[in-house]
Amino acid sequence: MASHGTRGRGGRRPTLEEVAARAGVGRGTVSRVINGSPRVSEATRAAVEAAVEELGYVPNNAARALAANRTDAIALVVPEPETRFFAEPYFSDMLRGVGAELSETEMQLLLIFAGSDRERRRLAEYLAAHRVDGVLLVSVHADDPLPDLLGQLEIPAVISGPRSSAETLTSVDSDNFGGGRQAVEHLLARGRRTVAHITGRLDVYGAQRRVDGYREGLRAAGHVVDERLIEPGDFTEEGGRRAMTRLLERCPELDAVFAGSDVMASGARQVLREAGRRIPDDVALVGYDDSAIARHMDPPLTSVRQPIEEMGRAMIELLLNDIADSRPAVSRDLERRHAVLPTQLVHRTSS
Amino acid sequence: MASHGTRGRGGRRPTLEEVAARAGVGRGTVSRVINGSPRVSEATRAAVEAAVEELGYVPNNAARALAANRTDAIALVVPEPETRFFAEPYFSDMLRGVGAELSETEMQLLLIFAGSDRERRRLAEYLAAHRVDGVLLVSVHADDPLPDLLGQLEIPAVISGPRSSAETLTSVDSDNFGGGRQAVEHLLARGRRTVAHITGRLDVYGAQRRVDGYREGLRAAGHVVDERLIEPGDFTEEGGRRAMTRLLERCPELDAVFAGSDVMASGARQVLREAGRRIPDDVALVGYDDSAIARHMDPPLTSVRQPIEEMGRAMIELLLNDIADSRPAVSRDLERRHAVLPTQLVHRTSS
DNA sequence: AGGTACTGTGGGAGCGCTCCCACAAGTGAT
DNA sequence: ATCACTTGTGGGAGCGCTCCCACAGTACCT
Repeated sequence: MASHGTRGRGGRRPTLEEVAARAGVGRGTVSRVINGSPRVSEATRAAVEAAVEELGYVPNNAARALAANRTDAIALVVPEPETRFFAEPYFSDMLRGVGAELSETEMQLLLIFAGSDRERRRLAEYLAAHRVDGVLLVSVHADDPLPDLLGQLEIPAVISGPRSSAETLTSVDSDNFGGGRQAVEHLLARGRRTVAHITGRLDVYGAQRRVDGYREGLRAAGHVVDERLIEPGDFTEEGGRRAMTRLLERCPELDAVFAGSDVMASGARQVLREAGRRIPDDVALVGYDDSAIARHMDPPLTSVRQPIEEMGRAMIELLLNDIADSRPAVSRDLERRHAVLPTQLVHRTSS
Repeated sequence: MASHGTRGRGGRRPTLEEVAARAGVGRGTVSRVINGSPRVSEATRAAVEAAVEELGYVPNNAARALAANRTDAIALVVPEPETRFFAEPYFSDMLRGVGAELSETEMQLLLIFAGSDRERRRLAEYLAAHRVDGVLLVSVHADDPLPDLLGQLEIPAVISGPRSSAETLTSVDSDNFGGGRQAVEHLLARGRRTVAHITGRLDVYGAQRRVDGYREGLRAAGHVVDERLIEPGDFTEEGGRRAMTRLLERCPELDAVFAGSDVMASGARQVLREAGRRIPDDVALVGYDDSAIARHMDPPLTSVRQPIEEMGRAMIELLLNDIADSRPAVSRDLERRHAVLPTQLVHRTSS
């Protein structure tokens, strides 16, 4: 009921119809102009644009959404409590990439936390109401029902970190396999002979792929993979400590450790210290994630960096594709629906 | 799982009309039920609710927005680059309060950064299109054109930290006057005699109020305010350093300093150290904001805490009021449009 | 000459709601 | 019995767009 508009007649916001009247054209033509259709002559376009300018016309979004059955909004869903969101640079990096890519478009980004049960219920309603055209899902746990819900509702969605090699949702991932391999190759190249690996939780697909990369790195260099050198961790510091303890007992001769995450590397470092092994002199250590921990560790930790910001950009790109495709029923290019971005080894003094 | 909700198969979503048919009532009645109108008999309500459940009906938001001329969304506008948003706990605290209060309602929160010129242009368009019912403005600089734009567009808005005592927008603030006074009273109560004050930028209203509180604290205790003890800073660490240097030159006999922000207190601390003054033995130090800096300073800094989360809640409360009032033209209760929340002194070892 | 294919344009028919007026039925006072 | 309310209900009339069909005009074939 508000009255507004920079130069609105009588305070009401001008409608498309009024613009059409002023420009001396039909409604359809104005619609074509403001939506950038090419099927409009130059002269007409100019006339309409002038009328838009004079009246200070701004399209009514609700009417648009209703008529076109779209919302021009996508949601970034964070299935974590807010505190983690602010604490971990992963999310802000991701948000930066997403925001940058999205600013090229008219799309709007909604940030939705779904950490608590209550928030999740709200989210489910939200999605059921189709209030967004698509969803970006970051940091999803293996048993999360959210991806399936999205599938059922047929809402385009892109997930960061596929849940398996048979991920049904469009996904973006970093090259965990390549990252694992890079870590091993780096250690071997620096003259290490016995490289152990502390894995992440193996029900996380990415962790599994890092193990695969580790194996491949050894094999490609002509080494035989010694299973005793692989010890499962769980992404926690304590898990890293336990794993490192076992590895030292089992293979005291090891001279390098590749940990599946910086946090586990930190746990491993403590155990190595206590055992009197110097880093990197006696044992070289490589982590994964290139997080703040890596930079602040003593000694600074060599780590495999994932291009999080680029992953964010890639997610948007894929999602916009999916959204565009989902309107006319176009067969989707399945090969292009799983992007994998390269990792990079950041060398510091721990190796 | 029973067959409610989630019509699978991308099929059409049920409309209000279909719910009405199923429940054997008219469209208007269903609308009344889903909007919680009291003018519906118990029996009818139950029938409609059953139909809603059976069909898995969810209102179409766009249609609602178009017909009712509202969006059920409000924007939290942060006129800062994203990096600051993530770096400062101020914003996450605020967001927590806002989110908590908002989760009681059907309203949706949009987080909008307006740090760059480009982002600001986008925001202006966004607001012109009336895509939100109201706006929360945090951390606004004195010369920011945003508040005026909001006024012109007649969009309800609440600002955190009024720009002056004559703020036109609805505002929420912490009691800067009381906070300043508390700091001084605390220092005097602990036996200090000569309390200096490093102010914030005096074109920031809140900083000015802290100075007023400082004066009042001294006066109320029977002290004469010595203007030589007041030195302007600019909220930066370097500014704190400069101010402290001057104060020491001018009044070497001072035995307490109240800094208008923790960051400036940190600068002051360095200068005091270099001058060989011990904290708190020789000089007691009190900051403002109770930020992470305060907790991590050596020695931990006594500081005045602002109830940021509660401020967020209060902002939502006021905004929702404004939005409700702006629909029927009700005269607003001007007295209630400027909330001031109490501050609290957090005592640590620096005083 | 007619046929075929475009390009550019106007406007009808909705999209799914809310608002509001009309009206039936019930209640109590006259 | 009438009147004056109140309560509950149905449904018409939009809200401001997009989609799509119809059709005039032009161009280039047979």
